[in-house]
Amino acid sequence: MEVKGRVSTTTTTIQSDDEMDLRRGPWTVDEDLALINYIANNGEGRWNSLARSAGLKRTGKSCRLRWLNYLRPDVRRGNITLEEQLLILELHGRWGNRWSKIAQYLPGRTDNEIKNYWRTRVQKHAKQLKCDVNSKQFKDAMRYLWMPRLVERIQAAAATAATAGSPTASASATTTITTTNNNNNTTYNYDNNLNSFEAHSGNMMLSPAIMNNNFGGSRSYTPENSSTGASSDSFGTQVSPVSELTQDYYNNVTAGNNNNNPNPDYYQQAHDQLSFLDCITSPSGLFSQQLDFQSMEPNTPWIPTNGDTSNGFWNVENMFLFQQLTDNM
DNA sequence: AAAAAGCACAACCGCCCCCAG
DNA sequence: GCTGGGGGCGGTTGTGCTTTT
Repeated sequence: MEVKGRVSTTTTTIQSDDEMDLRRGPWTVDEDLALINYIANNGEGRWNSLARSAGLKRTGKSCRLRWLNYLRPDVRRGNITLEEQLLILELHGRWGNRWSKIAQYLPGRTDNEIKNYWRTRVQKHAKQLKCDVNSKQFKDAMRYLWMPRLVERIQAAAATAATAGSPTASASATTTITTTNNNNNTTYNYDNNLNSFEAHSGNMMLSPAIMNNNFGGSRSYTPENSSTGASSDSFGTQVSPVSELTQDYYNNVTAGNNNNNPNPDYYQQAHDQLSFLDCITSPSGLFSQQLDFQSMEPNTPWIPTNGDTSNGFWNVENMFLFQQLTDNM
């Protein structure tokens, strides 16, 4: 499929022979493999020359985006979890549309994905409420209605999980989410009574999994720093033939349904990198097992049966509460 | 069953900043 | 100080899939 110009080729100014050959639009399997192959052997960076050297008729920017948003081994796809939703709401309230900054606190998520989430889900809710997404009205609705509901759902799911292993779990006054950025932990204590977050920076609660996986910051992949190198046939290790490796890697990247990268190596890595979920605490302390909230969601009353984790909030009760809230402003 | 509407997401664009020469 | 290339970022849009009518 030769696609030249995603919108309209009439607006594209062709300036050189190189640019004349540039491809646009969806990436093909061959292109993906070429890019994966090249980065596996040479690392990333210098994207324009990388594109030429790899024989890709793409701009450097296009290669960079494709790698960072799709092909990179630690990219995590699938539904945004409740904890992630909570963090996005909180961090957006703090920083606005600083998607890349927000993404740094959500391991494996790309700025593009968070941006898409915000536009498709959050802005939809604002639209439903007939108010601007940046209005005080909507921000208050998020802080006093949406976020507490998310916390309740997280705690309900945590309690469900804890009940299975510990009969002492109960509702908590605070919900703690710990995530990392450049190996610095930030612990978010959400006060259920005050409807507010309090952040604590530092290296407390830094689990070995986090220490061993530098997934904060740029999360860039190089064979040297990739923890996938722990596996003998992983992407980060020089094995031959590379084409088989990358084909296998690519198949796994593209085969996922919901998809955390299903390649066992990368899946394990992604699993390790989600360790901030491990750090969600209950009053009785740290849960020992990973909390898979997505799999729990269908069992919680907040979740619609279609599995959409974001649409279950604006029910009649909450619409009423929102009305009360806005009436008192 | 077909058409329309809605949704999710990949990809591109333009602007900006940084930095080496 | 200036310039050009590289790269990061936020905004926008096209497309394919799903849901609704």
